Amino acid sequence: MSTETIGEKLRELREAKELPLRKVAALLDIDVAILSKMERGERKLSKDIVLKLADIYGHNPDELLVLFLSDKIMYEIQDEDLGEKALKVAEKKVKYLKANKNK
Amino acid sequence: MSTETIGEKLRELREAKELPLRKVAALLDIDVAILSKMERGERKLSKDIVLKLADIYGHNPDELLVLFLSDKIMYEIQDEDLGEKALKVAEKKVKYLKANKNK
DNA sequence: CTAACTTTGACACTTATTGTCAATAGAAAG
DNA sequence: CTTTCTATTGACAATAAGTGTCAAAGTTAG
Repeated sequence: MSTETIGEKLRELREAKELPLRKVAALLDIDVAILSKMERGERKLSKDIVLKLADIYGHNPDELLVLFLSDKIMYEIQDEDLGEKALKVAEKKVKYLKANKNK
Repeated sequence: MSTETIGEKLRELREAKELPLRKVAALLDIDVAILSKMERGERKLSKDIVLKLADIYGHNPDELLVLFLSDKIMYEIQDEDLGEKALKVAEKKVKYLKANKNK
């Protein structure tokens, strides 16, 4: 499933390694409470934390970053009827920018 | 072009009607400075303001909302190499949620 | 029960966002 | 050049949002 959130994915990875929040939080040098909340989507993650966790869990960082970014996108369009249309327009914009990045 | 920003579009609409910032700002009950900055992308717009402007300019609100939302999305993925992938994953998530909205 | 792990909520602190205002700049008209 | 209307800019205070820290309470396994 790619419908899971970055938090859910990170919890899966941590539990697969059988690492307690305590140890991972220590490696990240943050409070256990914050990491707990991040995994449950109660606190926002940062790109920096996501990359560090990819390293700690030995997981592909790009996959986690995509989940992280798509979560941020979902947050912007949640409950919006026009969300899907907005995503398509955003794709057009990205492609347009990529095609004209030299200018 | 759908590559324009919501701010640029709103300025176009206002100038097409030959309305000064002063008058539109009065209708919105906000400061002229804020409206000026919103049109130039220096301040964030709110959904509420966008809808009021659609009404003032007699323009399709959905089209403006899509531009507004896609701008917010673009802001989240700007400068990200994985932006396009994240958009596709977000689309999947939206479709998944829509298919399971009854549950 | 005890011990390790996790969740929750309160709090102070910092950063971002917002509204208000006045000064400045630009263009058109007399 | 001066007046007038319009738009931009930057400073400021007020508010909201995000962050880190801590302790208490809940959960689970032995």
